[in-house]
Amino acid sequence: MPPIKVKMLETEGGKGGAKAAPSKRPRAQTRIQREKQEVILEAALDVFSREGFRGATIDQIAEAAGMSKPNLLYYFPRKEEIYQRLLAEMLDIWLAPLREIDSVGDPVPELRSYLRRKLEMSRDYPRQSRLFANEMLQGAPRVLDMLETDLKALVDDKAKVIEGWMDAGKIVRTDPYHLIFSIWATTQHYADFDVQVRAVLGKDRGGEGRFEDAARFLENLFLHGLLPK
Amino acid sequence: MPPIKVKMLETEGGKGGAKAAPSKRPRAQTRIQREKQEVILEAALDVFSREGFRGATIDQIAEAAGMSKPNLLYYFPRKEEIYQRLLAEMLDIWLAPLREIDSVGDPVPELRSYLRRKLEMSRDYPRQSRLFANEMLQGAPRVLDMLETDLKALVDDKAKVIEGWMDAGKIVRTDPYHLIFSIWATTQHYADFDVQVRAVLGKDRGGEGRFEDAARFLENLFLHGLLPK
DNA sequence: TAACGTTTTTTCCAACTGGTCAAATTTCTG
DNA sequence: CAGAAATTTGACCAGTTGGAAAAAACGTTA
Repeated sequence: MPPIKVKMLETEGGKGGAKAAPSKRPRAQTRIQREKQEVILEAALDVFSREGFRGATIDQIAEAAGMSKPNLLYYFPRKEEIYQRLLAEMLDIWLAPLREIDSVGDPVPELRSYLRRKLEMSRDYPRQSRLFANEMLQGAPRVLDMLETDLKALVDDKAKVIEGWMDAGKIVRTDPYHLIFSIWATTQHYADFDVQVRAVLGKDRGGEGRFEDAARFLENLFLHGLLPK
Repeated sequence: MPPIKVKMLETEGGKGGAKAAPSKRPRAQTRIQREKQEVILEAALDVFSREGFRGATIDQIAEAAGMSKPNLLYYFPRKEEIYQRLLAEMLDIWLAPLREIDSVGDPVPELRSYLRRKLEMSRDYPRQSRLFANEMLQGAPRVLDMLETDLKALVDDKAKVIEGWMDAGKIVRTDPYHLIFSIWATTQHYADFDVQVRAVLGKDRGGEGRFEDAARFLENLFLHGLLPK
């Protein structure tokens, strides 16, 4: 499956955005270019994931990246471009766990591992999750196309896998789409609503252990539900 | 329980914000005042829930409300005030279902009804849900206090109720906090990630029926899980 | 070290932002 | 209807925003 593309306004070749150098052909990236771009993307992820696209300013990002605004604009000539890069990067890693769900595997280890992976992403990449959540809240203006095509196709495919498990009597017959939604929702909640989770758990239980508690709970919930057998 | 208060910068009496009229005592609200404030709050909910506090502009809100910016500022002299009003209003209705969980009731109807109510709120008040989600993504700067006090107290209380059900052997022993989180997550998902849900379900299944499907699915998930008995 | 490409800084700009103010207009009340 | 109060408008302002331009500083290599 090809990497997911976000609607780009103008792609302008892979040159990375340095606007000087109208030389014949695009030079290879400098060490400084690679490093600074990395620093900028890191800082931008911080700001965009908190404030959303409109709420974030280049000044904030530049300050977080420890450079001046024009200097930042030397590496990424548009605010939009930084955002798109982060979004595309994000979608790719974010959907990897779903792609890995295997049609030949057994449902219990497959679902368990999917849950675990998704939860680990919430723990290890919370800002990416919030960036995506922000985009969703805004109505997904930049990714709606790909949701309706790539994502839908992927989910359709995995829903079939799940239906296969049902046919084989390995799991209860239920709606595979809403099953996937509920896995997304429960796991991403620990990234997107992290403040709330920690506030409610309080000082004592709000440490990193919360992810293990969540993993244990979710596994039980999805496999057995709440009613005693 | 008293209605939840959001940290106000300066409350300036309940006078509603009309800045003229330095008469002796605050007059009662005009019909026009009530109506226009309603229109403004409605429009502001639209904009804030999409763009977040920083991303939203008074101009956008004014246009959505069909009035000029200075006219809007006549009713709500600060952008911040509109936002706080919406947030406080929201928290109140949003937590009502949780408050209603009854300690004497049986877990099955209680949880079922809680799920249903929360899902109905996502269906009927999606913008409020997104407003709240936006605030969370930003780190809850305006409601963190109340999350750590009021909300935590409420959840602590309901967690005890749930533990009582476990002690009575009526539901499986599990973590009540993560149970509540998972109910929040799964139900609010249908408001906050509505675009995604509809995109994935596609034209045919994306109609209003999705809420009934979700209700059915969630009820089964929470009660029985996925494994056949 | 001279020349050249790369990186950074300084200065600047037009559009937008939240908000003010006084004047004009509309609505209410006696 | 007259007067007062409430509402709306238009002009304005200072600060912020995304971004452009050019010059200065830096690094590399012949």
